[in-house]
Parts: sequence; C-alpha cells; structure tokens
Amino acid sequence: MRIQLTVPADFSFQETLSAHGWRRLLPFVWREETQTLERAEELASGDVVLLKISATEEEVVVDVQGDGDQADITRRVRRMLQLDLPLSGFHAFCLSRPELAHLAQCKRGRMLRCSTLFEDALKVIATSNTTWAQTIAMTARLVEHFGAPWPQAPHLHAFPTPQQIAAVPFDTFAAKARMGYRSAYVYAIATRIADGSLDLESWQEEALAAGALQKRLLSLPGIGPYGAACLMLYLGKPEHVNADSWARMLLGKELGRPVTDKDVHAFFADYGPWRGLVYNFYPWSETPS
DNA sequence: TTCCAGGGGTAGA
DNA sequence: TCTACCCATGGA
Repeated sequence: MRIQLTVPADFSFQETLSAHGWRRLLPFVWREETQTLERAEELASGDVVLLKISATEEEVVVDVQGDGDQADITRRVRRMLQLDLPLSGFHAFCLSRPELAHLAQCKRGRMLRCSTLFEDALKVIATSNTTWAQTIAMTARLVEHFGAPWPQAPHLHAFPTPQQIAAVPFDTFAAKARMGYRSAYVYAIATRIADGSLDLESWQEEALAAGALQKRLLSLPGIGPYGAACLMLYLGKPEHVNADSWARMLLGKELGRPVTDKDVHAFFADYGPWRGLVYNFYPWSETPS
C-alpha cells in the first residue's frame, strides 16, 4: 500500500527530521542513501507494519509493508511530521527579526515526533540527566525487549505500548531496560495508562490552554520543567524554553561566562510566545563540537 | 576513582 | 519560591 499526503507550503521534510535527534532513536531508522525514514509501527488494531516515509516538494509518500488500517497509518504519519501544525504565525514572527528571518525562508519550525505522546514522553525521560549515547541505548532496549516485532522481519520492533511494558514485572522491566532511576518513572506512566487511570493521548485532543497542559505534563513522574517544555513544543505550545545543559553551554559560549537556567530563560524572554520554538532553532554563533 | 551527561523528586529553609 | 542533595547508568 502507498499513501500520499499533500503537505503545507511551509513544510520541509528534511528540516522537520533535522530539528532534533528523534530520527536517531529506534524504532526510527533514517536511510541516508534513499532519504527515507523507516519505522515499524504497531497500529491500534495490533497489526504491525513497516512504514517507509519519503517526500517530494508537494507530498509525503508512505510505503506501507504489511496490512494495516490506512486511516490509522495516515493519522500517525501526520502526527510524526506535524503536518497539521500551523506555522504561519511563527514564520511571520521570524521575518520580523533579522536574526531569525532565515528560519522562515528554510521552512524550519516543525520537529519530528513519535506516533504517540506516550512514546515522546518516554524518550524525553530518556534524554534527562544522561548522554545522548545512553539515550540511544535506553530507547533501543525498550524497543528490542518490549516492542512487537514486524512479522516479515522479526528483528525489527515497534515501540512498546503501555500495555506491553505493564505486562512484565517491574524488576524484569528495570533489568532489561537499564534506564536507572528512570525505570520507575517509565513503568509508572505505562502502568497508569494500562490500568485506565491515565489517558495521556487524550490530552492532545482537549485544546488545553498552555498553563493547563503544562500542569498536567508536570504531574507525570519523571517530567519536570525541561521535559514539559519539550513535550509542549511537540504539542504546538512553543511558549516554554526547554532549558538544558546544551542551552547553558551554548549561551555560556555566547556570553563568555557560566550561565544558569535563569540566564537561559532571560535570554529568550524577548521572543515572547514563540521563545520555546526560537530556542530550538536559534542560530548560535558558535556550533559546539 | 571521580565526574557528569540534552533533569527530576524531595526535604528543608 | 529557592537551594542542596540524591538518584541509576555508563563513558571519559
């Protein structure tokens, strides 16, 4: 099956995938030679399919290997590529600031997401207080130990559902995932979704105000100010800066002195309701090695 | 051995 | 509200 999706004029496949490191985390696999994003995906029906996502100027093309519901696949791909995110306001703002004008010209502003908020949340937890190499490894262990295999190539796995994580005892989960103290946070979120006491995915459908959404995200174990700001950005609420050690290092170089989170927030305050998005695409004068 | 990485939870002030 | 301390893991 092949699915073709018309894209907004301000959409760029490359820029969306390059916005951060998500395409390097399983089950995403980026094929440089074919410029294709691959991913095993477990659908709501339980079917596992392999998605091969590529793009032209006019459309996103999804080659689906395996049988699955077309509407469900389309919804997931639209979420991953933020195809329904309105960006004209951000780009108009960028054009009003000389240092940001290139962001609009390059069609930057979308960020690759996972197919569910659950997966995004777990991956954000896997980025906290650790190295990127460990984030990659933790995510890979989640996928390989707990995700459903794609029948046509069982070494490929989808990202685990909350139910699949909750189905194993905590000690088993922690020993296999090796996420350190994060294992308890991840397991708690998964079990709460699995037992019905938490409906994470519905949060995206409720048109919550930014403050209300932030409060809910902060209520998740393992999600603090940084994680909530990341997830809000993915949910189209760009008014919080996900200040992290990366930001502190880059701003420290910019200012020539050690900086705190407060300095980072103060530096981006001028960008008002767009500051979170501006931070993630900010043209730092020096690119760290 | 010690430090710390794309932080968060908690206690105590 | 702010600070200090601890937290599992694994690489440097």
